[in-house]
Amino acid sequence: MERGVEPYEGDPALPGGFLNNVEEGILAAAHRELREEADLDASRLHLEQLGAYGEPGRDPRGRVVSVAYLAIAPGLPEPVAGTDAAGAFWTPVEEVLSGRLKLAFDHQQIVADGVERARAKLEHSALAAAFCAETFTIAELQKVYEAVWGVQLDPRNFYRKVQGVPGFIVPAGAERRTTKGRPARLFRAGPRTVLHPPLVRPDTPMTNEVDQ
Amino acid sequence: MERGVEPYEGDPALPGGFLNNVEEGILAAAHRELREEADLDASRLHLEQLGAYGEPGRDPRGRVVSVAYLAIAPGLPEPVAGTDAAGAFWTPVEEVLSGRLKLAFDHQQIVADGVERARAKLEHSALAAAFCAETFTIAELQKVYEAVWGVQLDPRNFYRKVQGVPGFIVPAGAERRTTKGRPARLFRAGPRTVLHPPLVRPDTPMTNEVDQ
DNA sequence: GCAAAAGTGTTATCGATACACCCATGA
DNA sequence: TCATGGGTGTATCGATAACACTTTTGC
Repeated sequence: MERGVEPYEGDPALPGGFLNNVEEGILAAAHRELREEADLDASRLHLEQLGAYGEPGRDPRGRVVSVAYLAIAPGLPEPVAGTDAAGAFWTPVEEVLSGRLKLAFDHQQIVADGVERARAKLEHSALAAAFCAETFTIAELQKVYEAVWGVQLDPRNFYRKVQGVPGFIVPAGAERRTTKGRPARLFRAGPRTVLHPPLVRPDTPMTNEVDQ
Repeated sequence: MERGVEPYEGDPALPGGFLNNVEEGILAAAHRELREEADLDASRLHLEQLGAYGEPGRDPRGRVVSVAYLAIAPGLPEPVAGTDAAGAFWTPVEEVLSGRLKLAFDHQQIVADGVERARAKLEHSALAAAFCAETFTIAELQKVYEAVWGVQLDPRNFYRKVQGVPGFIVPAGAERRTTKGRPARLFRAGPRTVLHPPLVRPDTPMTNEVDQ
């Protein structure tokens, strides 16, 4: 969102806000803020807790403890600015990770943590299928993995690997004919949500971490 | 701890409490509570955030948001009951996971989450070495893994696997002679804290999860 | 010598990768 | 027929796991 109030008025930031009445849980509050601030609804929306951020100095108003949530969903509409927001827009994560788009508070760090979580999530969960239409080809599923991981995958090996996970995707019977090339078989999401074996992503460029 | 005040007075629970003044961060608060309630100090104590628990109904006093931390450290002393605590004691996690020892609030769930996190942590971090003395044998290191994972490992394969991780452990020169058997070489923790490749634990009994 | 624990070698197997190859379609 | 993308076969490599075997000690 583009913030409409101080602090950081006018700066881009993640949508969020304070807990409401004493009956509201933190997950419900995340849903509410997403709806209020960006008009994004809960249907087909996976919300997963990232963690709490509560070091002093992260908010000029004082020590504020925020619980961050990662939302994963396909085909989201354009966000609409709601309460306290001057604007709302999507941006590629690369803009934030590279530092070209600077966010308010410590939201830069929260985004970095969220992206890493999403990338790891694809390895062990069937969430990627949720980013495709009701039925989809294996090549389409591959594009989801490539987009999130930011890598290129071998179509032949991906094809079998994905079929080697029982219950991940099941044949949908039909085929899809595109303008060129052989028609592809269609699949739909299977019953499994945890992947055995996992789809491991290729080695990241080996950050040579020696600390923490 | 054994709780000394309402709610759940007399019941066992994790140590914890409320944030202090407005300058205190959540990590600092976790350290403080551990010191105040259990007299456990910060030296050689790894604290890592588990997550926030904030659903309504988890505390009879109302909607309370707790940020849970997992502490990992070797050779901890007997805990001492401090403020608001009637007692303090260690217990095997199995007592909690099995339900034989019932904890206050939703601390049962928090312990389950923490144990799972600790188990996963050993795969990718060099933390296990921190549970051994300054110098240690590979067999001693193996016992740490076996204790945390609750499995038996092949000493021969473990021996090489662990040496195959560059920078995990480095030879300490000397040997240790026990009452019986060949003396074992001694090692000390190496510079690496993230393990490449990871020490993967054997397959868990394949929980056939189909949801979430 | 014998038991016990440390350490080494060897082999079968599995999964990942790379890539040659065939298949089915539209133009 | 050719280009294009879909799909199959297969060899190589590295990591794992199982386990036979050797080494070094105390008794």
